[in-house]
Amino acid sequence: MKQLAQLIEEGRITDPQSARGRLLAKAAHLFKEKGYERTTVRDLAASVGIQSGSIFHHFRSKEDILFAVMEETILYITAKMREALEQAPTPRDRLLALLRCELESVLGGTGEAMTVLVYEWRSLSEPRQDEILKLRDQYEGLWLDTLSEARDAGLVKGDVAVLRRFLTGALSWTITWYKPEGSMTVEELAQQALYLVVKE
Amino acid sequence: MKQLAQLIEEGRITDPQSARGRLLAKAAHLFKEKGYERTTVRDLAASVGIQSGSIFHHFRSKEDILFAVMEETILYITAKMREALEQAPTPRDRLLALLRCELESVLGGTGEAMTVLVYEWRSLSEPRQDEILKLRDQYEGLWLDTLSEARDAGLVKGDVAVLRRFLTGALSWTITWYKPEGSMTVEELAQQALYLVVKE
Amino acid sequence: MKQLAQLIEEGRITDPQSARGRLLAKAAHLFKEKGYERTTVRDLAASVGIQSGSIFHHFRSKEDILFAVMEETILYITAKMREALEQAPTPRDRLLALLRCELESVLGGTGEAMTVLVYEWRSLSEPRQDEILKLRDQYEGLWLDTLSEARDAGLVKGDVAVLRRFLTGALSWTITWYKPEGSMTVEELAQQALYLVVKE
Amino acid sequence: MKQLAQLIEEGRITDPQSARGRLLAKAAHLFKEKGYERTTVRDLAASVGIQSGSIFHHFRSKEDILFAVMEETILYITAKMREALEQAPTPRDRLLALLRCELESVLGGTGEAMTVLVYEWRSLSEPRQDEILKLRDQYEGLWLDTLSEARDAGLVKGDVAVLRRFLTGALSWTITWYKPEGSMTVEELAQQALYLVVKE
DNA sequence: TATGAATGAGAGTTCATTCAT
DNA sequence: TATGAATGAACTCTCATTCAT
Repeated sequence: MKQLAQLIEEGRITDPQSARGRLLAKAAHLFKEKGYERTTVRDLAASVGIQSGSIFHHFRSKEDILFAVMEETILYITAKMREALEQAPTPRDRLLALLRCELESVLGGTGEAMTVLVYEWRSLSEPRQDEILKLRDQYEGLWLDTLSEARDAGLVKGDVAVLRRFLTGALSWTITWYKPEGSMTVEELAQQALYLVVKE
Repeated sequence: MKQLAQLIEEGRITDPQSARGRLLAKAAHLFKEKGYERTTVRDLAASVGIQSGSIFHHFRSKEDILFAVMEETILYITAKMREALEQAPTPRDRLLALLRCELESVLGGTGEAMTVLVYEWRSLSEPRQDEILKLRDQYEGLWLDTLSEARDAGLVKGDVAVLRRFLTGALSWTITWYKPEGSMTVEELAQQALYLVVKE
Repeated sequence: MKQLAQLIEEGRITDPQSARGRLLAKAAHLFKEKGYERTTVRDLAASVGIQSGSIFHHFRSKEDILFAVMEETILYITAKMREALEQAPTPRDRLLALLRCELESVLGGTGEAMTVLVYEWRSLSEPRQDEILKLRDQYEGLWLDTLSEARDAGLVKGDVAVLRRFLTGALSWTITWYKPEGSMTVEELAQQALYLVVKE
Repeated sequence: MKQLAQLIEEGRITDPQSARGRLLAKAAHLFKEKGYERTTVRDLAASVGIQSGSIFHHFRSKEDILFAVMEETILYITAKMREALEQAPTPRDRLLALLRCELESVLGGTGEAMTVLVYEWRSLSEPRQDEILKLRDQYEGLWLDTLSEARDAGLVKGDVAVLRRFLTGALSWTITWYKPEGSMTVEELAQQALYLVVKE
């Protein structure tokens, strides 16, 4: 419930209004649009209206910016998922909640950062990758718990690990084709995904 | 049947034994492993045992190499899909054939090039993207035709365009987690994917 | 006698207890250890526990700090030499007094600043170099007078200007190898230097 | 005798006519004149008439240039000292030979590089310092052997290690004041240094 | 065709200095 | 006085590309 508020208070998620927060949002956008390597520090600085040298008052290196984008995103979505799970009463509700939540993350405000998380993985140094992996494991734990519960309730069949992986690909790929201005809402998309998973 | 042989004969797909062919294979590997931007022309040259300047006797620019990897890959997999479809008698067989064929492409010999096709898209200039998109449309046409046929036969339900897109993500994502040395074969993976799609 | 006290009173040598004085001492240390160019204003500020911007309330520029270190050092050692000379009755005593005094300067509390004076000379702008050179001439005058007197007394032979220059190099170089915790005292070192110079 | 020729043949000392050799000579000059830190890679490139990027075809980094200057210099002077020692029949001759040889090194063609060796020591990374130190030990070994022999022959008195250190400083310092166009030749300077050392 | 030295634009980063608070 | 975010020029280094050999 208070998970998200707590993260912000602890400073683990930067206030989006702050200079640092605005830079991270712009960085997610540019990294997604042009790729991390093709985005220059000068691009980043210009996007928030400062000089290139000033970037280094907020981050020690360009890679630190990439890391911060990834880390804050995964912390954020994990907290949102926990909140969503708490408010869903049945296994089916919880499954739908996760689908909706992940789609909202991919397609909504944090969508660009989520895409960066997937596409710019190799640009992160190994030690940094390990740090993110730890956070990712917590997030994936929520999914596996919920899918296992759904399988026990007879909602889904087959190997839940494989199922989750199919879902990861299918849902993250939506960023490449889903258009919010089209005829389908995110809620409907989540329903379509539920149909894919649930055998009744 | 003779589609692939024809492409090679026409020179649209390079002989993998030739100097150019070996360079393309190594390029796919390096682009996948390190990313296009982080792979230098020197890396590419060294991987086939020549000097960096000599690369430009085979390709006009680094981007040309990326384009060639992508173009040849999509030509190759389209030809393979056509061959597979011709040998499958029923709608269900044809659906399974496509799943198997796409998974084999992603996870087999051309897997690295397929990954490059997905992950390095933004490194291609727009005119080049358009060229690849035309080829991709042909490939996707095969999928949509087959899925439509399956829907008419009552095999699958829902919007086939959405279904294909869910599948694109789910199958291409396998490259990140599937281990050939594990307990599951690619054939079994294709079966699992079929279960996901087909409602009986 | 009262030379040193007078300089402090006049404000030409900064009170080492003051903020400015502590900064100069730390600066001498850092400049010696890392070199002037490699020492950042941030390093200097951090060494006295203030922020980098605050440095410029005490000094107009980084070069001013270097200049102050050099100027105060040469003023200080000149004053000490004058005092030492006044208390030495014979030419031989006076020669030993200078040797002892210069060695104490190089190896003692002002040693780091003396090293900076030698090693960071080129980092000073030409007008500033000229200012220091004037002070240096006064200092060297004391040496030449004393050596000339020693030569007239038959203590030393040869060209006193050349002799002084040999000595300058020999004594300043001690900073690189002399260890106070070793078996030789500075007094003994001064004696060794005297043996080098005096032919009896 | 053939020591120097051998070093050149082995490629441990670069041919001064080659691009690399000319760069090293210019680097020694600039490093001495402006200091290593204040000399930019662009300065170095311009001094031999190439573009800044081209420097990195010859050296991997700016520090590599500094290292090469130091290493080649100490190899060169060690070889020259060995040759000079072989041709000197008596202990006194050998002592004079070393004095002359070191002065020629400091004041002659390699003088700038020798100065760099002394003044830019801190700009070298520690592993590189260790490499140079090993070479320096060989060089200093020649001095200590010759001084010990001279002491056994009654030519010099006192601690030869301290004596060598006084000499190091005195001789290297000549670079700051000796003018070849003045009235004193290097040979006479070597004689003056011998008078300083030898007690007859 | 192959080489490899050279190019030169542009990358990430540093840092003395300024200035509103 | 002190702060610390911001500046902006300059730094070392990278790299796709060219070209004389």
